[in-house]
Amino acid sequence: MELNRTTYVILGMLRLGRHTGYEIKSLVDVSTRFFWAASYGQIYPELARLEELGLIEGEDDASDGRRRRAYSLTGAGEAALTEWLTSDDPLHLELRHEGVLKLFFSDALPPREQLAQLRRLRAEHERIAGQLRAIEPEARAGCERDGVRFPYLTLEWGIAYEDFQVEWCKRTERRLAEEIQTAAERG
Amino acid sequence: MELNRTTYVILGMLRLGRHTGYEIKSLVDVSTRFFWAASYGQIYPELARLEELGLIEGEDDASDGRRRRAYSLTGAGEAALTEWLTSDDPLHLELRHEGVLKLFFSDALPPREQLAQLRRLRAEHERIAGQLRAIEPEARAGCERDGVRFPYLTLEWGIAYEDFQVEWCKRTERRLAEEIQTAAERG
DNA sequence: GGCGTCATGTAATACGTTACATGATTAC
DNA sequence: GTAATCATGTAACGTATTACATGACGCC
Repeated sequence: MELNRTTYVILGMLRLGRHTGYEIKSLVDVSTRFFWAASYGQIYPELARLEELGLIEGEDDASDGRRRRAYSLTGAGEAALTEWLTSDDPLHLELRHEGVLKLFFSDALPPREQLAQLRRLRAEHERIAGQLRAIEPEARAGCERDGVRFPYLTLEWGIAYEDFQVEWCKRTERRLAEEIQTAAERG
Repeated sequence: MELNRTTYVILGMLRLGRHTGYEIKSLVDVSTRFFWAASYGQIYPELARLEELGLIEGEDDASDGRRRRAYSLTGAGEAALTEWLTSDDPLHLELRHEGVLKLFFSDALPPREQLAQLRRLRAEHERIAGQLRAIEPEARAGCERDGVRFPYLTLEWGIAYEDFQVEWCKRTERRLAEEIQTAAERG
C-alpha cells in the first residue's frame, strides 16, 4: 500500500475528528510539530492519495461560502492506523542539532567562546521550553475536556526533554568555567 | 558564499586533519551521525564545491596504487569555520521521532498496547545508549591522546540524552501500569 | 580466487519547505 | 476598507538517501 510516514500524522489527526487539510496543518503546528512536522506541500497531495486508497473519505462543503473539503477515517483507515500503532517495525528516529554539532568542533575556539556557545545553546532550549510551557495549560484543559490524554503526555515529554537539555548545558557550563578558573590561577 | 550546513561538518572534520571524502564519511558515521548525518551524495559534490570556493585544498595521491584525493583547510576555510562556530545565527534544530508520534496517537489503543508501545520505545533508546557506550572507551582514549575534548563531550551528551529517554519511559510506564491496576481493582 | 575494505563518483529517487496564486469570510 | 484568517493547491527549490558503477589493495 506504500504508506509513508506523513500518512500517519494525517490518519491520526482524522481519528480525533473530521478535519480539512488546513485544520490538520494547524493541529500539527501546535502539537506534533516539535517531533514531527508537516507542510501543506505534503498534506494536500497525501490527502488526495489516501482518499484514492480508500483510507479516508472527503466531503465537499461550501455552506458558508468557503469552499472546503473535510475528511474522515474509513474502516480501512482506522485499521491502517492501528496496524501502524501496534507494529514493531524499526522506529524512524532522526535528530539534527546544529548546536551540538558546533560543540563537537569547539576545540577550535578559545575557552571564553566555548562557554559563550554553550550559553547560546542553553538559551535556545530555554526558549523552546518556554514555548511549550505556554501551551501547556490549554493542552491540559483539552486533555480533561476530551478524555484524550496522550497528546498531553507527549507535551510533558517535550518539556522534560527541553529541561534535560537546559540542565545538561548548565552542568557543562559549570565544568568548563571551573577549568578556566583553575587554568587562570595556575597560569 | 552560500554555505549550507553540510559544509561545516566537512570543514570541521578537515580542521582535525587532512582527510579524503571516504574518511570524512567514516568519521561522521562514528561520531556526529547521531545528531548530524551526511552521505556520500552530499560529501563528494560538496568537497568539489568547497575547493572551488577556496575553502579547502585537495591533493591527488596514488602512491599505493589507490587513487585518492585528500583535502586540507585553507586559511579562508578556517576563517569560515570559526565564523560559523562563533556566530549566533538561529540554530537548526530538528527532531523526527516516530516513537513519540505513535505515543501522541495512543489514545486509540487499549491500555495493554499502550504499555507495550512504551516498552518498545524504551528498548529502542536502550539500544542506542548501548551503542554509544560501546564506542565510549575509544572516544575517551582518543580524547586523551589528541587533546581534543569536545567530540568526547558530545558523546557524553548523547549518552545522557538516551538515558533521559529511557528514564522518562520507565517513569511513564510506571504511571500507566498503576492506573491500569487501579482501574482493574475498581472495575 | 574471493571477500572485505579503501576510494570516488553520480543518477534516480524520495522527502520536505517555501512561496506564491487564488478567493472567500470575518473582525476591526 | 483593509487586514487577518480560512481554505486549497502546486511549482520551484533545496536537501538527503540509496543504489549502483568502477576499480585497486590486502588478507586468508
